[in-house]
Amino acid sequence: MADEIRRNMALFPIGIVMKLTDLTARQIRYYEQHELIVPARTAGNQRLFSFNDVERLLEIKSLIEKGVNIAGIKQVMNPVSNDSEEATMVSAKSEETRRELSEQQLRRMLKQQLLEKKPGQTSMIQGQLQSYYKR
DNA sequence: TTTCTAACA
DNA sequence: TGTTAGTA
Repeated sequence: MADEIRRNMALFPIGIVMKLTDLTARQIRYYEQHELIVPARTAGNQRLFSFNDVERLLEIKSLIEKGVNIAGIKQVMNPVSNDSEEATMVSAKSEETRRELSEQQLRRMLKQQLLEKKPGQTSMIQGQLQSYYKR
């Protein structure tokens, strides 16, 4: 379990994360505002991201590309119970399970929004919904 | 030079 | 989201 410690060890500043994730600093900070990620801070209030944070951002990125909005991602992603080791071990153990679940939940969520006919969110993902259910 | 927050186009 | 301003 020394692995989880490393994965959650805050190492890189936003500049490196930008290159690693192909996201803009603006986006990364924006996602933080919406609590999709909770990077650590240096004494100088500088953000420090861990490998886990980067993976999380990549997940967020893929969801965004699928047309899911922030609210939707919040539903699919696990609540941010980050930091420390207890939460770390728990989340690390079910990491793979969580990903499979995310796919299922994603479809489920997309289907729900499609049926709900909520103008706001639905319109943003209809294109993607079609690729999921058009068959 | 890099990053941060806040705010406006 | 992009981008800019003024800092730390």
